[in-house]
Amino acid sequence: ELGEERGEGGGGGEGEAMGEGGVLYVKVMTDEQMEVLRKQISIYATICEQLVEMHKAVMAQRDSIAGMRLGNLYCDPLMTPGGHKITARQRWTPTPMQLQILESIFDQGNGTPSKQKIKEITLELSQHGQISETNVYNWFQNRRARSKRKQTAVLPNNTESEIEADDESPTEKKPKATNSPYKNMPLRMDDLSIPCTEMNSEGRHLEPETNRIQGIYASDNSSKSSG
Amino acid sequence: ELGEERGEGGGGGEGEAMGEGGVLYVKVMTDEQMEVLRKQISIYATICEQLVEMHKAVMAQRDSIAGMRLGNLYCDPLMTPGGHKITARQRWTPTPMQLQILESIFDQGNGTPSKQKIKEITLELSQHGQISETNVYNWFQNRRARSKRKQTAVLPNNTESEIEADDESPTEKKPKATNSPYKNMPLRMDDLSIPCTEMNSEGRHLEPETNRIQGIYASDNSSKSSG
DNA sequence: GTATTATGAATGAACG
DNA sequence: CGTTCATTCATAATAC
Repeated sequence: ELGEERGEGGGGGEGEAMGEGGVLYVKVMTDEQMEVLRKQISIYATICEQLVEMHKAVMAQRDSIAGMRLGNLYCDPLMTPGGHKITARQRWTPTPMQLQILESIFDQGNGTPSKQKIKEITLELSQHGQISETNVYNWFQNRRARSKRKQTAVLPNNTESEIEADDESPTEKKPKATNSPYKNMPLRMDDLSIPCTEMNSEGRHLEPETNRIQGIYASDNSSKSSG
Repeated sequence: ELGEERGEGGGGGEGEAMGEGGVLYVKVMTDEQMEVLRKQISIYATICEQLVEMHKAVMAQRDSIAGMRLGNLYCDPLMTPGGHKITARQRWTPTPMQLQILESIFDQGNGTPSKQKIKEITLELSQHGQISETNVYNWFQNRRARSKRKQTAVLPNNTESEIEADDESPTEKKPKATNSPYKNMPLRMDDLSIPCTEMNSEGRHLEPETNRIQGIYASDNSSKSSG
């Protein structure tokens, strides 16, 4: 409705401003054209905003743990804007000593230790390396789940009730779909700061095609609504 | 700002085009102004391009890994023609939008929404993907329990400390409790300085076809490195 | 250097 | 409401 410069003022593209005794060609934009331009830019702004929102939402779930109580990680979870590494997640890796102690405790048969027990274990293990209660908790959870899964895989329908503690059956393999699309993140906000330098070199940067701006925005100028 | 054509750069904002026996005021853009405009649009185009690329990359994993874990629908393309499917039963996975909304609601402080509230939330979230009231209920329950657990882990602060001089990592807190993990957005919208008036009311009109925007100005030159 | 495995971490759902 | 289970994902570790 506002993107059409229908002969208002006569074309409105190039205007001839007659100086005093000379002809000066200047680029002229009518209000309508200006409005269209603004609209176009606003559309960009909206798109960018929405994309940014989407990006935030998508990354939120994964980066929600922006930083953990990781001890072996020296770099801060949130580096200065100068650095590109925003997500510096490194998972805890138990030291051999910690692993041995954990397995010993697990082998005692006391599955799912209480919170108090977790604290004690954590305190004990902290002497052999950085660790937190969450690590211990997760370790026991995973250990338990893993044992259970192994057993289930070994005896799907077998009546055998005796399971060795060290039963390793390579017959079962899980087709793990190791898909890692996060390896390469094409987005580089830093790079896209001001990449439009090549256009600057052009001396003549305003072609008669200025009207195209309208074309982009006003794809459907008439009959937009039913009725 | 763009709409405000002030005579900066010595080009003159308003030009007086003398018609035949009358004075016609028209908006005039100097080359500098035009260049600024082009730059801004170009910036938007670049940002949009990058964001779209990134978004596609991010979404690619969701679409390809489990087939359809985003919508949780039956439209799984990887289903064998034979008919036997790999138990499409997959636990509900909130879409980024849903997650964002949920977190927002949770952040409001109204823990444990009523049944009626659950219904409302479910209805709202259903606009962004398949979801059921049970999912919302479970989500809130889990969320609450998780927060509580985090507190519990910190609350019992034992005043007794064994080693502190040797501890290089005194901070053991979890930044996860803090909301909005994205504090800093490298995207500098500020440079663009686009008013973007009432675009918010439009809702989401982000269409893939909008990609053509990248060719507003630089449609002819800079045909990429290929060729 | 790439592919595979092992396993820590996250989370929806269920149990009590 | 708190705890636990089952499943999945990402990544350190490892094999190739």
